[in-house]
Formats: sequence, structure tokens, C-alpha cells
Amino acid sequence: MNVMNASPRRKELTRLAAQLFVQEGFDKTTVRMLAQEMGIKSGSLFHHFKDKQEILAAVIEEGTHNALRIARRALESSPADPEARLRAMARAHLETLFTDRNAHVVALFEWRRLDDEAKAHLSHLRDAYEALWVDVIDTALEAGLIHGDRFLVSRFVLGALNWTVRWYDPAGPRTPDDLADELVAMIIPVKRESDL
Amino acid sequence: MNVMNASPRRKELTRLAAQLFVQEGFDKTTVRMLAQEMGIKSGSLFHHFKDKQEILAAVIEEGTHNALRIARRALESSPADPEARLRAMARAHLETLFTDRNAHVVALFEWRRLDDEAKAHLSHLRDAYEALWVDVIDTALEAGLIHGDRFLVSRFVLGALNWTVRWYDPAGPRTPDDLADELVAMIIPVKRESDL
DNA sequence: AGGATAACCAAGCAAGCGCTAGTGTAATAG
DNA sequence: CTATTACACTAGCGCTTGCTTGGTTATCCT
Repeated sequence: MNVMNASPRRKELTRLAAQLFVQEGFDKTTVRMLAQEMGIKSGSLFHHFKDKQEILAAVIEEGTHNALRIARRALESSPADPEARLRAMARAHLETLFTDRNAHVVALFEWRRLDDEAKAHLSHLRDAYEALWVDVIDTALEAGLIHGDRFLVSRFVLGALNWTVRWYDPAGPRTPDDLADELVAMIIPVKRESDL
Repeated sequence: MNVMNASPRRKELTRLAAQLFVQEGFDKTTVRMLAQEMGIKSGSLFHHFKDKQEILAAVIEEGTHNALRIARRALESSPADPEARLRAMARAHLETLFTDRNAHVVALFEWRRLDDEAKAHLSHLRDAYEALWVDVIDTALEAGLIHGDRFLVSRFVLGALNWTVRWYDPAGPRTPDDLADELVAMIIPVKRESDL
């Protein structure tokens, strides 16, 4: 069996697994279903992954890794003012949420199925991502752009964003950027006439 | 087997099932685990419920029913102004979310495991609940209390509230009412000095 | 007392589960 | 040319799953 390689073959298998995990749920997805989707027999699966759990970990790792990459890139190319950074972060969050939708849905709703070892490993990645948010929120608070408790505000914002995977339809009239802008507009005090 | 009765025994079994479903997830909860928690043998379970799915449906029905009751009561005893109604609704949402926490976590995260028949039945209950929200949000928008798209605003608010089950610790310093107030404060424009 | 009914149990079936063992084969490296 | 490696296959083991069956006990109503 392979240990922790990142062959293109394995990446493709991970992508297919993510889709099935979202469709059926991790527990209801059998190794036989996974194998069929990949065009191989169930036994062959264990040449690429040591067990079913490792497939789950691979899916989540891939998604979180991409989220980090996209968010960092967005912050780098964003103007320095707090509102622009807040908007950039919200947009980046929704961008990764819907380009890697399958992986993120799995990360959000099947996290508990990871064994302790995988959880410990992946927590670091997730924490690094959340640190970006905390920084952006803090900056916005200090600038007086938004008000309230830093802990609660970040939780509420992330909750509102993450929950979009439950109702947002990419085929609809709104783009992810529209959503991000609307959310930011909702939480920063309305502009006065003097600003217009 | 019993059909659709609401005996006190069945209610107690439903409560225990909800707890296990939250702890382990619906799929990972076996009928043997359920039976043991209830102090009976696995076969006896099917005297009370026709199959495992019906237990899930019972859990969700109970939770949603309570949510409706609490929200209606809260709106009845609330002052008529839009801000008070918005706050009352947010408080009621969090109140039911944490007094019937198990049932609601199951409703939010195991909904997909229901068969089509149960989904159709329970959708009506859920829609009735959401209608209360839509009304409150609409009133707040018309009064100019909050701004934005009515659809998006209600989704964002419900998302932020529902996501609290993932991080809120009832043993911590904050009460659910604190959370509700903070969220409401976050989305309505800050009060001017002239209001103080 | 007697009859119905609700609640339970012991035993186990058929199906499906994750995973392993052993083998075959084509491509690659020394 | 030979040895290694990557990838796939067949076959099935050992176990767990949701659920059924047939029968027993406790409770209640008349």
C-alpha cells in the first residue's frame, strides 16, 4: 500500500470519493461503491489508501489546503483598509466553499468520523485558516467598522457563511461575490447620506 | 407494533434516541445500542417503532413541534415593535435550540436520512416555523430597521443561529439570550448619540 | 375470574460491511 | 535480461447490521 503520496491518480480518486461522501454520507458510502465509481474492484482500493478513514482524511486535507491557499492569495491582493479585507475574506471563503464544494461539505459535516490522529493533524490546518479570520475581524473591530464581541462576531459570520452550502444554488441569479457583499453590508453600519 | 401513538413510554424512548443520535450519528447508532440505552433488548424496540427510520422521524417531529410552540408563545408575549419582535424570535430560536438541543442537532444534521414520506410530512412543520421568521424579517425590513435582500438576510441570520450548536457552550459565561442580543445588535445599524 | 392488550425476550436469519490474502500483469529500473 | 514496483484482480473471512419470529409475562378492563 502507498503511504501519504500525492500521485495524480490518488488525487483523482479523492475527488470522486468527496462527491460520493456528499451524496450518500460517509457512513453510507461503502468501499464497493467507491471502487465502482473509480472503475476498479473494491479490493484494489486498499492499494491507494490504507483504510476507509484515510480516504476521508485525504478529502478534508485537500479541501482545507485549498481554502488556506485561496484566502492567503485574496488577502495579499486586497487593499489594506479593513472593509476591503473583510470583503475579500468573505469572498474568498465563499469562492473556495463552492469551487471545492464537495470537500468542504465533507469537512463540515463528517469531521466527527475522523479518528483522533487525523483530527489532530487536520486541526492545525483548520486553525491556520481561522487565524486569518480572527486577524481580519480584529482589524475591523479596531477600526470601528463593526461592533461587538470579537469571538461572537467571528462565529456568527462564519456560521452564516458556512450555512450557505445548505441553501445556495450556484445556478441561481446570485454569484458567491454577491452573497459576500450582502453579508458584509449587513453587519457594517449603514452608510449615511454624507458618504454618498 | 404501534402506529403513531404518543405514549409517555414512546416519548421517553425518543428522548434517549435523540441523545444517542447526536453522540454517534444516526448511521453509527445501532438498534442494539438504542435498546441497551433504553434498558430493553433490541427486538423489543420494534414493538414501539416499526423501523429505525421511524425513530429518527419521531425525534425530529418532537423537536420541530416544540420549536413552533416556543416561537409562537414568544411572539405573542412580545411588544409589537419590529426590533422587539426580531429579538424575541432570535431568543426563542436559541432557547429551543438548547433546551431541545439533541432533537434539533438531529433535525439539522440527519435530515437526509429520512425517507421521502417522512420528509414530506415534516417539511410542513418546518415551513410553518420558517414562515414566522419570514414575517418578522419582513416587518423589520419595512420599518427600516435592517437592510438588504429579505431572502438573504433571513438565510444569513438562521445560518448564524443554527451554527451556534457547533460551538456554543452552555456552561460558559454567556446565556443564549446574550447571544441573541449580540446578533441582533450586529445586524441593526448602530444607535446614534441622539438615541442615548 | 377471564380475556384482551401492551411490553418484553431469546434466538437467529439474510444481507451487507470493511478488509485481507494471494495472484497476475504490464511497465520501469539496474 | 532480470528484479522491482505499481496496480489491479478473485475470492472470501469474520463480523455487524436491521429486522423477524414465536412465545412469555405483566397490566388493565369488565
